Amino acid sequence: MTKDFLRDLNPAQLEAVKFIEGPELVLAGAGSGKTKVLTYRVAYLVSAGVSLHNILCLTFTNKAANEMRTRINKMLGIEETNKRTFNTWIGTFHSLFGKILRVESKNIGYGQNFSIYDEDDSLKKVREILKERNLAEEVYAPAAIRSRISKLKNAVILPSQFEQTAKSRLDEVTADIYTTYEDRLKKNNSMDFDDLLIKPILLFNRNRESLERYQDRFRFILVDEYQDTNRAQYVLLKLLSEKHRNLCVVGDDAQSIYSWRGAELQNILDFQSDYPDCKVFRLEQNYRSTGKILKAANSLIVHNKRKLDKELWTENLDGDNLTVIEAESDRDEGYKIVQKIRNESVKEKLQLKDFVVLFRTNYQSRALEEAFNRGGIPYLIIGGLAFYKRKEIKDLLAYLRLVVNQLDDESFMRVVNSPPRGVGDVTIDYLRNFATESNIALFNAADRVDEIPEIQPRQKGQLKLFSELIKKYVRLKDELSVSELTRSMTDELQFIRLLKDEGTPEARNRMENIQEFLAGIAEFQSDNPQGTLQDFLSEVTLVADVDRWDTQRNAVTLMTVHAAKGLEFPVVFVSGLEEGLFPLPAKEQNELEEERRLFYVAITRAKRKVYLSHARERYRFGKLSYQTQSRFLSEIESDLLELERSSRQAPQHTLWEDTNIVTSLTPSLDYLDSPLAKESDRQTEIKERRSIPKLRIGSIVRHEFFGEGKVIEVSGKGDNERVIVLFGANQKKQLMLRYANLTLVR
DNA sequence: TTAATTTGCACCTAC
DNA sequence: TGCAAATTAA
Repeated sequence: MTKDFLRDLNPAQLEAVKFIEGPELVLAGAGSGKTKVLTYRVAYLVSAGVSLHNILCLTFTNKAANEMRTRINKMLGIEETNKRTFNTWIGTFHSLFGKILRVESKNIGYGQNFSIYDEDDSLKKVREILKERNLAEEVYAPAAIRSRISKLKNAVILPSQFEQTAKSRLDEVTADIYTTYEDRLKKNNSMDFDDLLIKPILLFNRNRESLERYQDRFRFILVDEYQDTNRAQYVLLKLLSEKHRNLCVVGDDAQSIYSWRGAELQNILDFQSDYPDCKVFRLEQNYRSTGKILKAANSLIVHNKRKLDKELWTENLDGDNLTVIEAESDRDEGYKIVQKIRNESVKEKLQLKDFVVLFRTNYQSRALEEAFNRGGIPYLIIGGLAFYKRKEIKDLLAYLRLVVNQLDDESFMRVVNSPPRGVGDVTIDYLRNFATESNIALFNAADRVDEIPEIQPRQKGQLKLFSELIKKYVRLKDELSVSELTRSMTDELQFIRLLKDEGTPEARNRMENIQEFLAGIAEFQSDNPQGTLQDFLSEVTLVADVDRWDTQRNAVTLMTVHAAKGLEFPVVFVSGLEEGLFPLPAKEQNELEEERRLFYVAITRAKRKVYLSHARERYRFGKLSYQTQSRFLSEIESDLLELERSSRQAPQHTLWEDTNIVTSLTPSLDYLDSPLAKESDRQTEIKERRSIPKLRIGSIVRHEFFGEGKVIEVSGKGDNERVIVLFGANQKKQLMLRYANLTLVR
C-alpha cells in the first residue's frame, strides 16, 4: 500500500494522522483541514494494516459521513460499485447506534422492529400523559416537559434517579411523566432519538459480553465535531474505547453551538484530564478564508471568556473587507441581498451555488424567499419545513410504520382518521380505554372492536376496515418490495386522488411532495436492493435537512447557521444581525457566548467574501418591530468593516398573489447557459417601472435568466396578469408579468 | 359524533 | 404571519 497521500499534509496534520495508539485530541480551528485529517487518518490506519472493519468513525451529519466514505474509498482505491458494499462504520451517532440496537434489541427487551419517534411523536406522547393526569397544559407546558425529559436522557439520568433528586413540584411532575413516558414507549415498541444513545449505554452496562464484542470490533474510534457531543455520547465513547484506548477526537471549542440539545463544551475542555496520557495536536493554519475574514473572526471570538487558547492564522491573501449592509426592512434586506448576488455573480464570475445566505432562525427565510422569487434568482432552502415533517409525508410514513410495528400507538393515532373515516375523538377515547384496560395496543383494540359496546356500528365497521387494510399490508410486506408496497398503499388510500379533488395550490404542492417521496423510495430501493421497509424508515427518520441537499444544483443556498456547520462557500451573507435576533435574547453569559460562537461559525464559512446585513424594522409575530443593530457588529475590529448604505430601497409592490412563481423546485441548470443580467441596480429599478408588454399565446419573450421562450398560456388581469412560458424544450415557468421583466421579442 | 370554523398563541437552533 | 386547539354547526 502506497502512502503517497501523506505528502498532501502539513507538518501538524501529518503528526495528527500518524499518531495511532492511544487517546488523541486534535484541536482544529475552522478551515484547518479537520475533515482531511480524519479521512487521511483512516486511510493511514488501513495502509498500516488495520482492517476497515475495525474502525468506527462518527460524524455529525449523514452528508459528512457519505463524503468521508467516498473520499476514503477513493484514496484506498476501493471501487464504489455499490454504495453499500463497503459499508464501513462511518455515520452519525444516531444512525450507527440505531443499527446496533436493531441487532441487540432482544437484550434490552425490545422487538427488532421498533419504531423511531421524532420530536413531534414524543411531544404528543407527553401531551397524552399530561391529559391523563389532568394536569393543565398552561401550568405544565408539554414542550417544556418534553425538552426536560430529553435533556435528562442526554445527561444519562434515568427516571428513578431523577425522582430521588426532585426538588420542586415541576421536578416531581417531570419525574412522573418521564417514568410513564418511558413505560409507554416501551409498550409501543418505540424509541425516541435520545434512546438511540442512552439505550446502548444501558445495554453495555448490563451486558459485558456484548460490550466487549463491540470494543473488539471497534478497535479504532474517530469522532468529528467532538465539541458538540453530549454526556450520553461521551459515556458511549468512554465505554467503547476503554479496552483498546484508541480514541481520536477532533473538534474546535470555538464552534460549539449545540448546548441547547445537551452538548457539553466541557467534554472537549476536559478531554485532557479524562485521558491524561492523551496526545494533543493543534491545527491552527487556516486554508479556507482570506486574511481579513479570519482576522474579523478572531477579533469577534476574543470576547468569549470560556475557551481554549488558539489563534488561527493563514497564508492566504488579505482579501476584501467585510461589507455591512444596512436595510430599512426585512423586505429591503432580501432585496439588497438579491441585488448584490446578481451583481457579484457577474462581476466576480461566480455561479449561484457559490453564494449562501445564512440566518439565525428559520422564519427569516420567508422574507428572503420572497425576494429571490421576485428577483427570479433560483434558490434552495435547507431546513424550514423539513421534507419528512410535512403532514402528507408524515401520514404516509405513519402508515408504513404501523405496517412494520403494530404496537406503535402514535402512528395509529395519526392515520386512523386520515384520510377521514368518520372515526373521531369520542370513538378514539372508547378505543383507548379498552386498550388500556386490556393492556394491548390501539391497533389490537381496533381488531377487537366488537368487544367495545360503546362504539357505534358505523365506527365499528370503519375500524374493522382500517384494521384489515393494515393487516393486508403486513402480509404483503415480505412479498412486495418497499417501493411496490408503498405505491400500492398510496393508491389504495387514494392519497393522490383526494388531493387532486381539492384542486387548491397547496393540495397540488402536497401531491408533488408525495410523488417526490415515492421517487425517493425508488431511489432507496435501487441503492439498497436488500433494504427492508424498516431500513427505509430508520434511514428516513434520521436524515437531516442538509443530508438531502443537492449540491449540484446551481442555486443560491438559504439555510440556518446551524445547518451550515462544516460547510464552506466563496461568498457568505449573514442576515438579520440585530439585537434580539442574532444574538437571540440570552438569559445568561453562557448563552450569549454560544450566540457569539454561532456568529463565528457563520463568518468562518466564507472563503472570499462576507456580507453582514441588518434591517431597521422587521415583521415578528406578524407585527412590525423596530430593530437595532447587533452588538456583534461592533465587536468586530472596525477597520475590517466597510459600510454600504444605499438610499434605494426595495420597490414597493403589493404582496405576491401566487408564491409559486419560480419555486425552489425549479430546475435551474439552464441559468448557466443563459446570458446574465448585465444591468446595474439602477437600471433594474427603471426596468421594473417600465411598462409591461402586451403578450399573447405564441409571443416570443426574453427573460433575463431563462433566455428566450414562447408564451403558451396567459391568465389574470392587471397586476395579477401571469403567463406560462416554455423556455427551451421542456422548461415551463409560470411568471407574473409584473415582476418577471420580460421583453417582447416578437 | 364528526366536520368546519374561529380564536388563541408562538418564533430558536436539530439528530 | 400561520398553525393547532377550542368552539360551533351539521
